[in-house]
Amino acid sequence: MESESVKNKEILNFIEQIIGEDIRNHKNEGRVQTRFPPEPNGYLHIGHAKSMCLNFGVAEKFGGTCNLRFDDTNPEKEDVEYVDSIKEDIRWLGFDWGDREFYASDYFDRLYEFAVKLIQKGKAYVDDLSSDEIAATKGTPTEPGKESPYRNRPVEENLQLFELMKEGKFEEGDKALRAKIDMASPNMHMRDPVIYRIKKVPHHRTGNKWNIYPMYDFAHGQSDAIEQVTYSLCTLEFESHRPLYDWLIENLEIFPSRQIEFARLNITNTVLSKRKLLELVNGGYVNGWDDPRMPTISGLRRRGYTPASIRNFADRIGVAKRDGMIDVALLEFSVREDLNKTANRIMGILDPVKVVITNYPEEGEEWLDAINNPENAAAGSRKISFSREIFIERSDFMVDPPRKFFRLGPGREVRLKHAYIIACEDYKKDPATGEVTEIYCKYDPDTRSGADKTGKKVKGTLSWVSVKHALPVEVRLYDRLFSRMDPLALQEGDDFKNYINPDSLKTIQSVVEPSVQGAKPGDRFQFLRQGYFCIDPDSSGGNLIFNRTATLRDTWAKKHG
RNA sequence: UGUCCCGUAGUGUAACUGGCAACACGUCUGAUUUUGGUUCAGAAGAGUCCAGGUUCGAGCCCUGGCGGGACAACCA
Repeated sequence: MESESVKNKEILNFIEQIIGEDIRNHKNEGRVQTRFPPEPNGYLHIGHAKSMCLNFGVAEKFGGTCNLRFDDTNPEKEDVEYVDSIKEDIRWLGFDWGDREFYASDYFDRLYEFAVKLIQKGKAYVDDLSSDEIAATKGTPTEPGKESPYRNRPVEENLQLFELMKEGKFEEGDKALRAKIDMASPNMHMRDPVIYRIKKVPHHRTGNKWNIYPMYDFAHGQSDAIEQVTYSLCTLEFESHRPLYDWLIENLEIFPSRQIEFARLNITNTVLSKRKLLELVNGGYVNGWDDPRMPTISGLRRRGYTPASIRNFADRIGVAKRDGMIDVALLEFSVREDLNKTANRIMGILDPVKVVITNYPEEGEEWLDAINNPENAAAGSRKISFSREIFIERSDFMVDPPRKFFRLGPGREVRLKHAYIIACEDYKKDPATGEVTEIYCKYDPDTRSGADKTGKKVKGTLSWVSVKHALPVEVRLYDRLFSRMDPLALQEGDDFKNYINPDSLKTIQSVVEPSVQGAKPGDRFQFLRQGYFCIDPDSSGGNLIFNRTATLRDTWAKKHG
């Protein structure tokens, strides 16, 4: 009992510790409300998955709920198309927002009222300065800014002008509403930030109703307040926004949500910024947002990653304020771990070479038992066909193998998985290329798997596929997108795209056992001794395409390159 | 040359109100294995950025450095 409680002692991240303490102090009556706030202007990536796991996870852990809220305050960049893909990705990851699907745009009327209130309190003014002029008078992090000549307009005039802005009487850029805070603040965000701008662009949800739209800083925290969000969790780059976030809570006299920042996710050998990912897509460096090399949720899904593997990954990486970089090997470990338990095994030969079993009957054929998943007895077994001619992996044969090569070579013996032990007697080479074209072996009929009475031991076991039953398939071998650990650690003038791994995708023609016929896009398998593969949606009819999700761990390859 | 945040094995996260620095991945051994996978057993690897201070005792507290990051979009 004692040890049980020790074992179950949960490790809380710093945010959970804060919440736990708040609950002990009965803050917010112990209520916990979070939100996941994507902007519908692009696709979700694994960094967002971290945020979801945090926001939904924390809510669940403390008996609260997490809202889905689209931060759609910039109609220029946003579109309903993204709303749908985002929802699909969240659902796929296994998170449920119930009926709490909100949009910042649903709050535009109230946000407008908030702005009016701020003006009435003399805490906001309409500025006629242009965007450039505002930037020019903003100062720098080390020098104070200059106050706008329009800063001290009377409240009534501000009210009228703001009203006219709303009615579309001014053109974009002619006027903006600014909070009146402190142009000399060491925090740039407090130097009279623009909180409303004119944008005569139809919004994907509110249509042509608005000519003005609130800025992030005047929408996010206010939406949090409207939804009574108790913890507004965001990434580190918003840290310097927090004083403004709190200033607006105080001056608007609204529900005091607490913003807490954590470090965004970085992973080696990839990039995780919407801008960079967009660059890869637009530049044709990858085949779209769901290219299996992309760290997007849709890319990972197509690659064969499971929701559980991504959630486990998020658990393992933790949450903290220090920004660092996670080794992609941890992500790969997480899929292997999950797929090892769940993916059925099949035999697939990536780079086939023919083996003729010379003492096997010419027309012979037999059906052997093959277990589907040694990690899961419930997965059952299947029959696989064996015959005189089989394919094995080209790399499983060497003309002159080193001592510790446990595979096939002249005079060597191996077991064929689920079948017989064979001994290599000869091979044929293409005189022109030197490539091995055919291998000749004898099999021992007394060594059939499950019925072996010889007690014979061999070092190696090979996967194989019967030539006449083989199913030809396309296989897309994926590898890390970037050859550099940190593709963004660049010299002046260098470009991250120069470090795209030229071998990140290799398409090959392979063969697999016929049992996979009829498999559907998204189905996942382990090719014995090779790795995990997932059927790509590009597959059509009898034409299967497999994406390699991850290789198996390979301690032999690691040592022998 | 301003303000804020951060600094614990190779990487990432822990260490309850100060009490022998732990876990995971990675690395390396060995065992088992009809997947060179899985599983199992084990090992190496940090004395917590540095220097002072408080304390019986500091990764946790204080001071000063050093290092890294963020901030000057009518983006989020």
